[in-house]
Amino acid sequence: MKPVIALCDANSFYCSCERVFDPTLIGRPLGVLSNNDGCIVARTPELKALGVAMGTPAFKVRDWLEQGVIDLRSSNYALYGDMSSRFMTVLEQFSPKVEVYSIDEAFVDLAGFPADQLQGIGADIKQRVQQWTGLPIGVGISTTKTLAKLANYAAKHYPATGGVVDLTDPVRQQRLMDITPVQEVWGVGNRIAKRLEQQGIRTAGALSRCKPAWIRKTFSIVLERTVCELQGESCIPWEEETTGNKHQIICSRSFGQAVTAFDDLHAALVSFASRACEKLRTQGKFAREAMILIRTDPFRDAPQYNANLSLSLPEPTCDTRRWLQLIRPGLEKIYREGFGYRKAGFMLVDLCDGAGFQADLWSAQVLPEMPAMMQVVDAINRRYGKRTLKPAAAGLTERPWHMARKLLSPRYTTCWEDVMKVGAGR
DNA sequence: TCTGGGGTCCTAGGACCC
DNA sequence: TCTGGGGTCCTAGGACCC
Repeated sequence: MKPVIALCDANSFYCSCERVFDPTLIGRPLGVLSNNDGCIVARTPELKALGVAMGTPAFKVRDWLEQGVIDLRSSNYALYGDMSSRFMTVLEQFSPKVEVYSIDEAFVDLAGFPADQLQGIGADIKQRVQQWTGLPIGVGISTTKTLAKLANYAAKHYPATGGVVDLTDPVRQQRLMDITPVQEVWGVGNRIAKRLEQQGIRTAGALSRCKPAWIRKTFSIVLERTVCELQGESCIPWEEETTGNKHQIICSRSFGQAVTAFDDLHAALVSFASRACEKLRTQGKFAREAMILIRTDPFRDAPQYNANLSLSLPEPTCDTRRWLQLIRPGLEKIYREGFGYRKAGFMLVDLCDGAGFQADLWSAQVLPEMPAMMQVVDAINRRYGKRTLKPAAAGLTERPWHMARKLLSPRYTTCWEDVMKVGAGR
């Protein structure tokens, strides 16, 4: 059976989530900020039209914000995460095979549907997601993931498509590719695009007509796959269990202000490690290797210092306490006085699950297991809210390193106190 | 004053092994 | 004087994605 893949992607996802619960934002130039209210990571078309680029630092548009020209929101991941799972739930009604690719997009397997119905199914998906979640999406349909991505690009880029493009027909594929800049192709970033342009390859169409072997020799095996996908040969497989099958878990943050004290840095690392281990347990995994890292502010004209250190344990564990014991001695090794640290992180690497685990010859432990204490901690935090129970070393009071989130919207869907109240006006 | 966080895959080069 | 061939593992760095 010929593969048919739909890529469903929410438009300006974070902004759209904000608009669902605050309709005064509809039609307004709106941006959502990164952690720490640092820079703009999501923009509505109205904001893009003002020439505000992705990643613009918030301070550069402060005047516009104060004059009411634009609106900004702090990122509200509790809200976006919940809206995302609602979106995915709707998609699952259309196919048993849905690959959640990121918070705002998913591949949906439509193999087996008659070719003349694909456009209509795409329109149904779009309509139902809009009606049930309030999120506007684009749907691109084709025979490989890369072509589906391209179809989705067309759905968003050309309003006349109504947000749904069936690109299963090779003639239409060529027509679209010949008018699409090469850097719009999934897998072609800025760097590669520049090198391609030097070779005279400026459109997706030109790239699709390259010989895969030549691309491999001149660029990489990765770009060769992209070319094959553009030619209709599927090379990027379905990932069945993407979310639960991570190879590493990173928890890192930039600080609201520079941190100099050892104790503050230590508290931050403890807090990140605690969060990382929580994620690890959610996935039912264990880790034997981790890494701590500390960084100064690369944007400041001040002495720079970056350091990281690997930590390891004799056997894999998901017990937060085991990792916490290693953090203080580890930080003592890499900490240098006199620097203003701007970022720190804790990273679990080389994750494994219970099966296929190589036991230590001298350890009585046969299989890694979830300590009862951690199960209780997780259960309490699930029931009474995040960080109800946390390591004392993470700090009991507000620390200077906490994030700035001055423009945060309410957690409309995940917190009872923030649920909207509806009443008759007076 | 003010610039995110979390991932993946691939390659090259060095160390080391027999 | 003469000094192979084949392999693994690890790490750093580059490129990409959202």
